[in-house]
Amino acid sequence: MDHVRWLDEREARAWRRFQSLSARLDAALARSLADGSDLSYPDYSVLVVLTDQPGGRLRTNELATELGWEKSRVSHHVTRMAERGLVRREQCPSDQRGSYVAVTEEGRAAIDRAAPSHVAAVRRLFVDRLTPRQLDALAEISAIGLAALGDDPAGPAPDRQGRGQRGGRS
Amino acid sequence: MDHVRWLDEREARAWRRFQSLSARLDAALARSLADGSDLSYPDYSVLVVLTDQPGGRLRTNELATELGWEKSRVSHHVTRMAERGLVRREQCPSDQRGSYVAVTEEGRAAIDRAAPSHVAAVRRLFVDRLTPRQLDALAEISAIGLAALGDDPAGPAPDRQGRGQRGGRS
DNA sequence: CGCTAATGGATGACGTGTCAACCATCGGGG
DNA sequence: CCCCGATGGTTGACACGTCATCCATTAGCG
Repeated sequence: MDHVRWLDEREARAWRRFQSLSARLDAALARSLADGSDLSYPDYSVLVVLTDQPGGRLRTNELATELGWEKSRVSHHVTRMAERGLVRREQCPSDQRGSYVAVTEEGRAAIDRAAPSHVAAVRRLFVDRLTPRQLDALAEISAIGLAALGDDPAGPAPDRQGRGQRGGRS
Repeated sequence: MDHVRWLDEREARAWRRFQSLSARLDAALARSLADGSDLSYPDYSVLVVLTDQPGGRLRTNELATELGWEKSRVSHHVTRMAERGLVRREQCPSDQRGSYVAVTEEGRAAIDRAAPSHVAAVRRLFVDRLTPRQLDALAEISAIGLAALGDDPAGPAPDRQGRGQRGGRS
């Protein structure tokens, strides 16, 4: 059976728009973050995870899992952020090959400055435009997709990346 | 009023999962495309648009609009694709500063080879897991988001990028 | 006609992401 | 105790995107 099932009209419409939305929304948020702070979107994601951590530090590989990034990506990005003083690498006492990544004071200050306007943008450009029902539908649909990717959204890794809500108190 | 409305639990769940899904789905499709063809995801998108065009060519700026890309991105990417023989730049007779981008035979062959497995992946990883109702809900939600970004999804630019369905006959 | 502003596009620099090695350390058998 | 595979992490090469800048052409208008 070498016959291909192309997407029908309903499927194509949903898929196209979904693709388009994720690309543009991402771009818009990155831009909004870029002016109004000197953090990139990836910077922001890293800082969110770290500042949510008691002690503000995490083993590099746990940071990777938490973000859903490859280890090499984490390594590269941490290097760049460390050069800018946003985070710091620390030795791990119990495992000689391991290391911690820790937020610096400067990192905390940066995300505290950036977060309000970022969350506002998330609301303005998306979340506030959806009804509670739509929010739940979106969560459900996304969960299905994530499951198909072998990634249990409420599963083993307890809450996945990108909590745009700025987890911590502050 | 300097008080920030963070996302509540329902909003955060939907937003987090949506973010996570788009990132991972994109990555998965890129990888699936990468082995099984020598096209990247961006390559694929460009070729879809061009092959859907009568004559297989388009003015550079229309290509940009169609894809939702910045002109500089198009320019860079077309350069890379031209080096690999997938597309070709052509002079525009009516406007001396303009140019066309045209698919080559090699480009057509490449996308014809890549498309079936790509569409299969889109189905397997996402579309086939959703009910018709969910597809419609997703289309609706995405339309709202696109509108918030000032991008009318069924509007002036008549069908936006990323038609994963492989538009043309073949 | 001549000037100016807008348009189409290319380019360089730089930040980002992936892949494929690579190295060190750790842990578990023989 | 030693070796060997797994684990944690880094690095270099390269593709990709964005921004700012630049240049040529074109369109509008006095």
